[in-house]
Amino acid sequence: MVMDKLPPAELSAVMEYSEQKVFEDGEVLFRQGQFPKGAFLLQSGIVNIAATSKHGQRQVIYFYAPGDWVGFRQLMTGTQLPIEGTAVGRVEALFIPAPAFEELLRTQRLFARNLLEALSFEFSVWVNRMTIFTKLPVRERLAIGLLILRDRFSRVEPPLKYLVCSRTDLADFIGASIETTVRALSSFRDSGWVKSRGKKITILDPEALAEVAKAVL
Amino acid sequence: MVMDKLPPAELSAVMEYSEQKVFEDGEVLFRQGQFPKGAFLLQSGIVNIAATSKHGQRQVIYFYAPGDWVGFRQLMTGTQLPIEGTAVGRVEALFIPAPAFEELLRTQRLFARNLLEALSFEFSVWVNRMTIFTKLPVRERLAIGLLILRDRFSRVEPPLKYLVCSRTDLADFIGASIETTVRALSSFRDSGWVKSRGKKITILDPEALAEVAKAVL
DNA sequence: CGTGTAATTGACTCAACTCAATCCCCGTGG
DNA sequence: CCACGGGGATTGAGTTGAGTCAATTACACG
Repeated sequence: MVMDKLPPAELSAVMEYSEQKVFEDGEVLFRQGQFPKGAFLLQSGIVNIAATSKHGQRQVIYFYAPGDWVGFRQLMTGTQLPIEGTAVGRVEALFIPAPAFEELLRTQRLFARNLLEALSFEFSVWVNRMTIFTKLPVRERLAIGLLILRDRFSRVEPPLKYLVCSRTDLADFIGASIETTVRALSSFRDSGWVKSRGKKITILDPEALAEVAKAVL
Repeated sequence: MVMDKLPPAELSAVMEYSEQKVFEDGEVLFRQGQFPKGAFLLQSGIVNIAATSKHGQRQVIYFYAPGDWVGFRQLMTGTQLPIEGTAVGRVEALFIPAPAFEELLRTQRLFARNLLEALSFEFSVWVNRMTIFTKLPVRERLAIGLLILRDRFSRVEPPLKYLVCSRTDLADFIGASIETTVRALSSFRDSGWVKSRGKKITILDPEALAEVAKAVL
């Protein structure tokens, strides 16, 4: 959820209340089941958000990029975080403790309004994603998923030419089994549209992927 | 999205800016592709929200009940409504035109805040639903879906003992084909857990359904 | 009391899952 | 510098849940 529109005055207020934190690759920003202590505004790097149900069903929710808010929804509802956030690569983020967040909501006229817009937008994206994922074959879901990830990873500074994601995370992101995901990815590789080396996946031909996904875009 | 917490002062402000509207069964509150003219605050009845992609994929998003806001997300993002809302039974709603909505956001200190909370909550429900639906078999999705609908329909005044939903909508709600949905529903009926007469579906044994769905609840 | 729409049932097919085995990196310690 | 795990990635084979197509039945309404 991007805060591009946050005006300078509000942004500086946020800065004032927040604390800069740095996470190294693989480090956990917050854990499943913890009560939220505050929200993060990402400055650099990627954060991978995943939820695991009590029966081991894992779902990778999203990859947040610089400018996105992370964890503020849980702060609002006051419920336990059902999710876990992990740094992909080095991550810098502003941490706004819960009380400060409340303070911002109260005192900054446009703060709630901006969050509302951002959240509404993100929600729309989700509804769209749900509609797509419910009925599309894995091959198309993977094509879409890769394009989404490509976009996410291109938002870091400097933009990454590849994306970093294990097969497991990729599978959990598009809602398929690892094996099926690997097979689809292999077929894309055989077509010369992507190449991969471990977790690093490079999109060579986004147009071709968009073509596969065109049924929905 | 429930507005239980909207304080009296805010509520009366909403009332002041709004216009009462009534829709009969099957009537459309707003259509796909229209620009949003305002938002609705449901007072009585149920509104069924569905999105259809350009390739005919239909997804029933949700069944909104009294107290929920409908259509305000699209108002916030300013995008065309990708969805359509239809009255299930008689529906009374307060319609708040877009300019009045803006006005409320500006002048009512807690308005944005309350919407933010409600939206955050609804979002969490969605993420949960997505996690569930991505990997669970149809039978369990149906059990969960029926329990959700039961809850929704119990919120109308007076509470309905049955829910009203065509097989097509039910199928689109749980993300399965009509035939598969019918088969699963028949099996529930054979077990004596539900009975149905046309669109009217009565849940006889919610515990049994919860048992089927227990892998996730 | 037709008649069209919704619901149901049957038969068949296939995409995607699971289980199982192997391969390939990548970091570690000798 | 290289052999040695160990976990992730890949490939193979078999099974099945759920979708499609097609036909039949049950309503709801004019």
